[in-house]
Amino acid sequence: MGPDKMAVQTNNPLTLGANGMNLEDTLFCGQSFSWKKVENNIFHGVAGKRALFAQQQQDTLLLWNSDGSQMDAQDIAFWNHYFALDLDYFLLKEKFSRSKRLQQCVQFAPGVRVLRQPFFDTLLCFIISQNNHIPRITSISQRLRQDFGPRLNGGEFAFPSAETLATLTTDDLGSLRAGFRAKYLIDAAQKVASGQVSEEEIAALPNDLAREKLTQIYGVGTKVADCVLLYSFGRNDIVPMDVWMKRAIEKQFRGKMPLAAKGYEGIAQQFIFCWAREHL
DNA sequence: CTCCAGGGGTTCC
DNA sequence: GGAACCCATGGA
Repeated sequence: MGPDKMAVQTNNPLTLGANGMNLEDTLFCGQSFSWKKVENNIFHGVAGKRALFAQQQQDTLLLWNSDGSQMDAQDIAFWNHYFALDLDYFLLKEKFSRSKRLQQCVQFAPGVRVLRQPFFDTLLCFIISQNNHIPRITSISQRLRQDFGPRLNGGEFAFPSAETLATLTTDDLGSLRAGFRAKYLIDAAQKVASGQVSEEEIAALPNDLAREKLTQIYGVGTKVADCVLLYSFGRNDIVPMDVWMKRAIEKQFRGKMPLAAKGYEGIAQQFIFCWAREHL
């Protein structure tokens, strides 16, 4: 049973201050591929072993565990971290607005937030993302969860663990229709399962060494590594992404990130990305 | 039919 | 370092 067939729980939600976040813009701006809209203003998503219904009312987020269980303290900490609600985006956007061009991007999608998603899920999704487009990234990652991931209490499927995926072959992954990316997924799983690539180690490394570690995985280059460092580890100062440099920044920003974004280039890029998809 | 989608590996120079 | 070319797939 999938979330679209489940009764949406609407009693006793956890409420969090949205701090200016726009939930829908944030979930569907191309940084996460595990969410879908189930009703007009209700979204369902999976992150790690958690499945969630989420709704926004004005500047408040309403969150429900999709299996109907009560949110505990760990859940609350998890979702605060996930939605990056600890960051002062009002201050950031004010800084960004010192650049006229960047201000234009911020004003186009002021509610976009850079999420902090679980490490292995993020790694898998951005391996899938290479030379691919968002609808297909979403469908491949969904098949990866449903075909090989553990079933959660609410009926959804989480991403498979590295240990599970490491035992499979590219033939096993045929149902994903992931093409040449299948062998990359398996190598990532094997290197994470063996400990050659570990979340804890990467978390302790500076950007350049963390990137070097991630690119040891077959099929992970600087672009995918930077996406993982930004969208999972919240390395907001990570340097721009290759394809992005080619497509947008060199056209509109002449190859330079605005000085106003120093230290927060990753967040700035997310604003730029949203703007560029509509304007380029 | 062709072209492309938020790349990376390989193989040159 | 950088450029050319290949990689598999499905949608437009």
